[in-house]
Amino acid sequence: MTVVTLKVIAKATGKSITTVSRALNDYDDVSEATKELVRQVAADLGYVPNIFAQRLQKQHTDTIGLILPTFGPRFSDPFFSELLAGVGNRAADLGYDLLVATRAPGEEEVQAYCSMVQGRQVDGFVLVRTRRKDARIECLKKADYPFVAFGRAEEDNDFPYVDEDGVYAMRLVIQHLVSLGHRRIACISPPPDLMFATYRSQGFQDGLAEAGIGAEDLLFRVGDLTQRDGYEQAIVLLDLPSPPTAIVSCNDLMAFGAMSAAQDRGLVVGKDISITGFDDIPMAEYSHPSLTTIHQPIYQIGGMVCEMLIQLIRGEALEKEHILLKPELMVRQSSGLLTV
Amino acid sequence: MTVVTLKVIAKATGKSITTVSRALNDYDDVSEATKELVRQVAADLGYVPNIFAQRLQKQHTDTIGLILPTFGPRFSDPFFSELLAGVGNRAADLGYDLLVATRAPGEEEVQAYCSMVQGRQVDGFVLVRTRRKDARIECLKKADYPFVAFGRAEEDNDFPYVDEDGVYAMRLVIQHLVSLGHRRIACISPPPDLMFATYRSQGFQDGLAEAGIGAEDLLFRVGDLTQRDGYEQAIVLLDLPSPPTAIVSCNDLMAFGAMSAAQDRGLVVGKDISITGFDDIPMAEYSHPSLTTIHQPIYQIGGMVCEMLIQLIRGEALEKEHILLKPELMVRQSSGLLTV
DNA sequence: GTTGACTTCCAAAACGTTTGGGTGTACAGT
DNA sequence: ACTGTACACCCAAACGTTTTGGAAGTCAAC
Repeated sequence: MTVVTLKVIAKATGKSITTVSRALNDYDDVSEATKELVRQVAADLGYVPNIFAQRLQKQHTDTIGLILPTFGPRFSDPFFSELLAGVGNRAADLGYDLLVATRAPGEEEVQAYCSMVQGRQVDGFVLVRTRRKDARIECLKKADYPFVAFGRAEEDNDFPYVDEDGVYAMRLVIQHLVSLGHRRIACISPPPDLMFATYRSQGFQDGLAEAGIGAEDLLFRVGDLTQRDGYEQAIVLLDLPSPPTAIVSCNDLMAFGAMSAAQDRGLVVGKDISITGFDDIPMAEYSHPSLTTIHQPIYQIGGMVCEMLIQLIRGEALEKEHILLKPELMVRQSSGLLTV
Repeated sequence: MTVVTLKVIAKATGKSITTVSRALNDYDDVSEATKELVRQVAADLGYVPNIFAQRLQKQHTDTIGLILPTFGPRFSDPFFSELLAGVGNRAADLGYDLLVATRAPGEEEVQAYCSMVQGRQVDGFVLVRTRRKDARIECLKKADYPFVAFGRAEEDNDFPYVDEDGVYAMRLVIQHLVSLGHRRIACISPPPDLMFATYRSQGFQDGLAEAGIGAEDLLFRVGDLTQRDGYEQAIVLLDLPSPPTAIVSCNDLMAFGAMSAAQDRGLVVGKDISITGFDDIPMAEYSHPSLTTIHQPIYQIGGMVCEMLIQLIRGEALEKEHILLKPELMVRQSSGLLTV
């Protein structure tokens, strides 16, 4: 099975390589008849262009990069599979490939970015889960590489991103809980170096302040975003001398863990205690009780980020550099009236 | 910022391009002194080889392909994120890139395989979720392309795979439920064209037969593997005139849905009804009640499949072409003694 | 002083494309 | 008969690497 190249088609049609190439690319200095002939023969022979030769020549790769931060071996976050589907499908629609590198966050991850950047393996990057001092952003900006982030960064926000308004979202949650009569509200927050933790914690504090509730350090815990840790942190909260009547988790996975913890303690979630999440992953609707949470259109966000990146790569102007989505509160059964 | 090529280094060191290339690749017909010099200059200039030129020349890509079957827009299966992490991390360890294409199963998916194969974009494929008549397998075999599957195929199993023994696993589940006193056992199975559905259904039937329980068509439902559908199918089962006392789901996600359904009906899972899953995704341990399920080492399987594929690509002999893992039953709280 | 072995280096071809700058023909306008 | 121009085509260079097949130099042995 010898591989079909332009040369083979050239020989078969009696034309030159140049003409074959131009015919296939629909240049207008090739006669219609020749084009037809070339296309026919190419199809018959099953010609497929060698993508590496093309890329070497054209100096761009038609590939976008995405580095998936995999926390630990049992990495399994429905949030990321949905995001990945969003990015991947849109990329395919626009004729781009998706190169995924899985790395644990840290030194090695930044390394991976740099080498993909310098090796020009991809035309641009999708950055997920921005951090406060984000070495990846510095690296990409320094190299003047196109990228779009899902999430903002500290102060200096001078790069294209899509994000949801975490502050506003958390205020919605607190307002909802306060309206149900809750005053002792705990929070399980992500590690503070994650940018979205900042916004969500801020929103939590703001919400409390608006309701005239003082913050209590004991009611604020940091979790690692897994269901397991949501469970652990909730146990700590429930074992306090004066436990909270509501737990606000900064993602759905930890909220599920917290629900299990409460239920293991014999509490009825939505009655004895209210628990809320953030993300609205598909499972949120079908858990028991169903989870009150903030809806993020993850799949669509993936698509938007991908599309912005490709526009950037193509040198087209972005309609909006910064997109901040207004999130929506999904009230379900895990939150309910405070029963005294 | 001009790009650093071998030519630049050659100029800078006063050597030829050949020598620079060979120095960098540690050939032994370059003097130690020259090697040192070249390496030094290359590092100073920040040389990174152009990967496409290399690939064009070497005729292999150091990339493996993985096509993720994304069912619908709200695709979000923790199973796949864990598998992806397993494949991706092992690939990185072995110096390979991972090209991920997300496609909905169907015509277009097969298309994607074919074009990646013919375009020689990847050295080999990881195939996930094999199907009965799997067009992807035919395509890859016909093209004589290296691939390793997670899952077997019908009869003609003549390709390398890793799989778990689904028949055995389901028999374990049934034995467990029978030992708890259950006789009316329902099954929520995946779509039957998925190969693993065959094994798990078979195991289900075998288990019932062993226990001397007759199969009832009404107790056998097909779901689409999502939590939502697990919920729907469980509702149908619970609404039967004579509902089951145990529901065996063929994956964890549907089991979670079924649990919610039972709980919405006011049943206590693990007492009034037993529910089991399959996969043991991380959430299974922290749901409420925790889920009795079959453990699959998904992350490790990803690594194994990846490693086998790379051995295949490198032309090394596989120690074992077919790996069939003996699964383990994790008894947790969602299954309990039948209370009459 | 010729031979051979060894070390160190290099020119040129190759991988499969794309593209800038041609060439040759035909035919119209002057 | 010359110029202009439209058309269909193709040569050759370029992209950045690896590799083949030497060449040039040194040294020792005969």
